[in-house]
Amino acid sequence: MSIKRRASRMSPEKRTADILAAARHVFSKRGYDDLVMAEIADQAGVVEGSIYRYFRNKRELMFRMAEDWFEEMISNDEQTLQAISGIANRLRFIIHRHLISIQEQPDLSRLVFQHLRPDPEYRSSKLFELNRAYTGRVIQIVREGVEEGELRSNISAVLVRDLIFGSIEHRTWAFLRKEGDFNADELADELARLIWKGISLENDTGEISPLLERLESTLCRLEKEFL
Amino acid sequence: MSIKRRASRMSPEKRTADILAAARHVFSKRGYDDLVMAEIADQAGVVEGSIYRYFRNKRELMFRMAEDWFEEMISNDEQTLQAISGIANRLRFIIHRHLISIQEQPDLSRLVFQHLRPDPEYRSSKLFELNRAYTGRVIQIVREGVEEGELRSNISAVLVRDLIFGSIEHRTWAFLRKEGDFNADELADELARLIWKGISLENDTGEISPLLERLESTLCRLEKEFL
Amino acid sequence: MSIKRRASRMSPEKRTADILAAARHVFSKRGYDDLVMAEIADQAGVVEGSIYRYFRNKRELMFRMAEDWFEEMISNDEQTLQAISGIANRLRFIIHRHLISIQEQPDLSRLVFQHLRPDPEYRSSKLFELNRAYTGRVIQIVREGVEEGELRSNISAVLVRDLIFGSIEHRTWAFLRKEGDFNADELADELARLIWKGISLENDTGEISPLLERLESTLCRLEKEFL
Amino acid sequence: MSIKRRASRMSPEKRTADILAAARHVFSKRGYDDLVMAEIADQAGVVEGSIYRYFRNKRELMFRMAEDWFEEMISNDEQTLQAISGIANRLRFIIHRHLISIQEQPDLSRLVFQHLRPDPEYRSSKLFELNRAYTGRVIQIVREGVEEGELRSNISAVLVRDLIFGSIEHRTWAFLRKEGDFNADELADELARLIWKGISLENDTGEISPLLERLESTLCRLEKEFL
DNA sequence: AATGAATGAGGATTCATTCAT
DNA sequence: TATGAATGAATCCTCATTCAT
Repeated sequence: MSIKRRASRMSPEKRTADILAAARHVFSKRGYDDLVMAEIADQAGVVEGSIYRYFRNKRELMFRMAEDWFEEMISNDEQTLQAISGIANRLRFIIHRHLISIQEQPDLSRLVFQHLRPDPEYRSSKLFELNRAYTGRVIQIVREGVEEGELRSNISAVLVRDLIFGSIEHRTWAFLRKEGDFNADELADELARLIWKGISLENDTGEISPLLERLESTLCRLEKEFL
Repeated sequence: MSIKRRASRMSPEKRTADILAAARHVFSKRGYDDLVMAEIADQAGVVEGSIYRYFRNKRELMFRMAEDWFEEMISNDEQTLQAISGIANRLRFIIHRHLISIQEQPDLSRLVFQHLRPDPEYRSSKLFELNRAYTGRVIQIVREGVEEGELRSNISAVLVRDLIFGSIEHRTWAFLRKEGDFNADELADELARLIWKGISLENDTGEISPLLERLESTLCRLEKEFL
Repeated sequence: MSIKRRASRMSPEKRTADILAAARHVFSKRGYDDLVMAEIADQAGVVEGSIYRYFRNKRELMFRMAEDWFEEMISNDEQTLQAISGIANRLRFIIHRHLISIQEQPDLSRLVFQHLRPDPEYRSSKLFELNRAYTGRVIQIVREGVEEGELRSNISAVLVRDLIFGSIEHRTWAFLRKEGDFNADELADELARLIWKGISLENDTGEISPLLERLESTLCRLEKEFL
Repeated sequence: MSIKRRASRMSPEKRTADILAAARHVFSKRGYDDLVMAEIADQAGVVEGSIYRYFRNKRELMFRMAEDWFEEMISNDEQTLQAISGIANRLRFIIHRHLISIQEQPDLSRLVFQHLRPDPEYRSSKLFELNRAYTGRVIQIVREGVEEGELRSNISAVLVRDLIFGSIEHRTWAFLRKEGDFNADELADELARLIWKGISLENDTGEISPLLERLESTLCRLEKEFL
């Protein structure tokens, strides 16, 4: 009288993907703390035990969820990023995309920030490597910038990476707590500009320094006097 | 015939402090996940139920722990900070102190980053206000800097705050996972320099600036000579 | 709407005893493999969690059950044993009582034989000590017997203990599998006699050895011839 | 496109033997509680489902493992035992071999003692018959001894069997719990001597016997002299 | 005969919080 | 005010066995 029939045999890839999709679905509905394996299995149309054929445990499932997300993000941006020229533009693009990702996947963001990154096994996880690749693009760009003479040579690329991703995280926690939204465009602009200011060789453009102003006025007076 | 005598009556303040101290002690020994109310009670020399007379629940106790820590930190720095002059120096001091605090209290740091800040009640907590005050000192300093003409006027003080505390958090997660230490002095220098570069009005290349200064002094002499 | 009311506060000793009694009851009904904590709690009139206030875990509860049983057995026999004189009688009494105990508590017997004794923590358990005391009475008696000259002096008391308890266990497994009963009286007699034969100084009484027979008949012939 | 090729067809006997060998291998590595069918299949180079073509279930596999072991033991000893003469020697040999078997196969010993013998199907298993044959050799020998007049006629051969195998089991549990070793030679000697003492017609005190012998020889001389 | 994915029941344990004494 | 026994919900994971392919 069992209503549920034996789930048809399926390619492991498909089944894995199904479970991950189900997990993501349940996760976005319930959040981390109320995420129950039974519900994931239900949603995936399999039995609890079957999940454990594909994932060692709940933690691994969580990690895989995040890893897939990171792979998506990285591959999504790859082409566009190559099409963008100029250090400033490229950094601004990464910042903007990161903000968008957080905005679109607040649950996954929290999962990573709050649960996966603090995990003792994080360091040895694939997620760590993916995150390294994801954030490492900033390092890459900064180094290119230094080589091409656009950026100051004594810049720590790693620090720039931390500044970007750290400040974004710090700024978006209120949103992640569901306490309001943020404007990704504006924030990206603002942040990109400040970062750029801190690392580029260019002089301030928007304003003229007081020193220069004084120089100029003095020269003006001299000019008027003697010419 | 009970051997353990009834805990002597005590001023609520003292009792509260005792429990908080006990909680902090147990917490630093066990970490967040193994923090059990029973052990806190034990350590404080009271009974489980008694804790609930002084704290609504475990969450409140956790918050109070962090709040006390923040108050300590704020009051510890207050005097020194007032004695320091110069925007750059003041920011460097705050950065450095924050790094030291993380280094000395990794457990409390994690408590805040991982558990309290993501809490839905964080926003309405005293901890939120304290954190606001704590990180707000950066905003304060930046604004002073702008007023005093040392910093660019179109700087977002809030963003500077996020850059500083966010990047520090991002950088120190490995340490918080107990995967190694960091050098607070070096990191503070590096970060302070980069931030300063991003927000100050000064030019960055060490070579142009002295040239301008010489120009100015020459012009001054010429001015005095001929006018 | 909960039917079950909060269980009244009770002395720890009483509660412990209640739980142990409940466990024993459920155990004798279900056997080891189907012994569920929930049912024990139910039977004891408490909630599952309450059991864990009194017993660290299921294993400890099992051990306590057996320990209580051993204490009962030891104290039950103590007085009678002191009243019995004679090595043979005393050994026979112990053998008999042990058989009766197995007959009366086959479940507890199996619990000890099959589950507790093989447990890696058995050696450091109180049960081990009690068992030592329980079986040690044989060692005691044998040693007394040696001192009093009733037993051969080169007897290994420990081996006698193993012979007694080992053979009883070996013999009673069929009964423990519920495949029939045994006659404790007969078995005790038989075993006691054989053991006695093996350890006492007395000569065979029931039969005359062939050597002696031959001696006697020779002497008879000599007697007839010469007298 | 599967890399792993379909296990080549093989004679059922060979396959059965492979699986049994694999099971024994895994078992000696993992012990009873961690013995998983999947790992046995792996080790045997087949798939989980295939095991069930050759064995009804796990229990049957376990029984077959033990049965094979018993057959080995019985056939190993057979020839040697026939070559040994004298009741005492033969018993001593069996005792010694049994101790050696336990020493060499503690896991299999535990399997039988702890899991198979208590099993409700034990009685109707081949293992039961093999065990009967194995321990029955003692009964056989005792009966021969009685017939040949070496042993007391009122001896219960079955009880002797229980004494031997029971006491050995009782004595070796500490070893089976991996709490130290035992000396098979010494233990065999000790046990054989005590058993012998309990069942043989000979007197036991080392002093009286020579006296009787002297008596006899004197009488013999007298007899020859005068008759 | 072989495969191996799918099944699915089954249970000990934790611990924040309450409330009768 | 203090006590501390009682509460009880909540869930991950294992693994022998089956059966569609």
